[in-house]
Amino acid sequence: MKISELSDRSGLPVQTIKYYIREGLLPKGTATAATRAEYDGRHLDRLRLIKALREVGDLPIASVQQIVAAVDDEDIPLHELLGTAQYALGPGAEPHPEDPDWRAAREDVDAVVAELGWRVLPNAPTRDLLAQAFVALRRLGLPIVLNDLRPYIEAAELIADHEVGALSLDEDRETAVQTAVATNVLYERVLLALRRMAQENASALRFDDEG
Amino acid sequence: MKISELSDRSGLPVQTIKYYIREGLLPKGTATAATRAEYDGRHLDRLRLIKALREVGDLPIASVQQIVAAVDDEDIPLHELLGTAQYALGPGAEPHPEDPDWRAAREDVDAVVAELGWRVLPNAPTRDLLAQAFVALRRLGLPIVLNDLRPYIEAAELIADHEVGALSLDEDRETAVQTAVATNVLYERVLLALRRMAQENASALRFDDEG
DNA sequence: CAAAATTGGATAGCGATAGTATCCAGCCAA
DNA sequence: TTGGCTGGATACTATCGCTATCCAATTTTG
Repeated sequence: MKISELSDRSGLPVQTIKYYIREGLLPKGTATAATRAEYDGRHLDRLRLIKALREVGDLPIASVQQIVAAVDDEDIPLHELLGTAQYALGPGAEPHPEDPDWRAAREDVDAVVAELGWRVLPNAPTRDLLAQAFVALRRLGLPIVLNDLRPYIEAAELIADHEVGALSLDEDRETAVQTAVATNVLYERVLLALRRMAQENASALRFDDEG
Repeated sequence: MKISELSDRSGLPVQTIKYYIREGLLPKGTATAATRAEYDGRHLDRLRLIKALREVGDLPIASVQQIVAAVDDEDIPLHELLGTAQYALGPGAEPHPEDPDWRAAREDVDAVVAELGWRVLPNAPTRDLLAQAFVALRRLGLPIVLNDLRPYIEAAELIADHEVGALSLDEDRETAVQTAVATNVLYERVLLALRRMAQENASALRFDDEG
C-alpha cells in the first residue's frame, strides 16, 4: 500500500500522515527504494485509532504518542497497559503540593478512596484530577460532601464494572489493546453526551411541567 | 478594589485579567478617573468562575465567552439558560450530513432518544456529539448495540436526576446561574475521575486476583 | 523512451489560541 | 513631589497541529 492509498482509506491528508510518522505516532513503512515505502493494514488500523482518539477523544498528539508507545512496548503486560494507557489520557491536572487548599482536597480524595475500599494506586493521576475539581468547587463556595458524590460514585462503579467485564483478552495483543483504549476514550464521550441529554430531559420534566 | 487586589485575590496575573476584559469575559471596572477603575465582589466571583471553567473544565475562551454572555443576558429565563450554557460547553462535534456513515449514526441516536422517551430538542448539539462517537466506534469495527449503552444510560439518568433536583432557583439569578454552570462543568470532571478510578479498581480486582 | 506524476524525507511556514510584555500617560498615596 | 501603581493600547511570544514547498529519486503513462 502506498502512502496515497493510506491517505485515501484513512481520510487523512498525506502530509498529516507524514507528520504522524515524524512524531512517532505511526511507524514508517518498509522502504523498498530510496523514495518508496510500503504500508500495510496495521498502518491503516493505527491511523484509524489515532483519528478516533484525536477527533472524538480530543487527545493531544503527545497523549496519543504515549498511548501508542505503550501499545508497542511488548514488555508491558496487557492488563497493566490498560492502566498505563489510562494514565496517558488527558486532561492531566498538575498537583500543587505546596498549596494548602490543594493538599486538603487531596486528603479528601484519599479519604473517599479509602472509604470506598477502591484499589487505586496512591500515585494515580486520577487522584489529582479529582482533587483539582474539589479545590475548584471549594473556591467557588461549593464544598463537596460525600452525599453529593454518591450518585457519581454509583454511576462510576456501574460503568466500570460493565467495561472491565466486557474486556476480552483472547485476541492478539495489538487488537486487544487498541480496542481497550478506543472503547475507553470513545465511551467516555458517549457518557458525557448521554449525561447532557439526560440533564436536558430532567430539566424539561422539571421546568416545563411544573414551572 | 483595584486591579492588583483583584489579581491577588483571584490568583490571576493582572495582564490576564486585562485580557479577559478585552475579550469580554469580565466587565470593565467602573472608571473613577482616566487611569483608575474600581472593581467589586462580582468581578471577583466572575473571575473565579472563569478560572474554574478554564483550568478544571478546560473550556476554550470562546466557550466561556458564550456562557457569560448568556449569564449576563437578563432576557433569557433561568431554566432555558441552563440549556444554553450547556450547549456552549465543548467539545463540539461538527455534523457531516453528507456523510452516509454519519447520517446513519445520527439516526441511531435519534432512535435511542425516542426509545427512551427523552425530551431532548431535535437540534440539540448533544445528539451530534453522540453521533460522532457512534461513527468512530463503527469505523473501528466496534458497533454499538443498545445493550452496551444500557449502563451508560442508567448512569446518566442517575446523575442527571440528582443534579437537576439539586438545582436551587431561590437565590438571585446571577448566583444561581453561576452555580449551575460551575457545578455542571466541575462535576463532569468529578465523574470522569471517578470513572477512571473505578476502572482501575475493577481492573485490579479482576486481574490481580484471578489473573 | 521520454515526459509527467508520485514518493520519501527534510525543512519552513501558517493560523489559531491564550496569554505576556511593553509603553505611555495619568493619577494617588507617602 | 516623586515613585509606584493604573488603564488602555499595542506588540510580542509560545505552543499546537498541521500544511506547503522543495528536492532528488522513482514510477507510471503516453
